Amino acid sequence: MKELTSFQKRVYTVVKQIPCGKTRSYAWVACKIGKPHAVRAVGTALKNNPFTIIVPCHRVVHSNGAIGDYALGADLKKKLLETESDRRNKIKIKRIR
DNA sequence: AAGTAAGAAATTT
DNA sequence: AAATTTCTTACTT
Repeated sequence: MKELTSFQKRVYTVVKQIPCGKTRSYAWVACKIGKPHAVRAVGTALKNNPFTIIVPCHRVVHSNGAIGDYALGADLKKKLLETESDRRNKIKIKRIR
């Protein structure tokens, strides 16, 4: 089994705090964790991230607006972001009965 | 020592 | 102006 490295923990902690419907850049996360130049390390950490679903890593994009990459496919990531941004999609949980 | 889910800049179209 | 490509830098493992 694996324990997360300290850097990964820090990255996940920050990324987990990104509000829904918003996006942040890798640089933003890197800055938050105290290493504004560790942008690539952040990406690498997220890719090694076993919590790809638990951590909103799909809300992390390039600083210039590019979609970046995603373990499950950048295409899916883009879709997720659009859906979250819309925020009025069919998320309305239909109350059963 | 080797690799990277980035960034910025430069170039091309 | 927008898109694509290339190189650089710093970080982690």
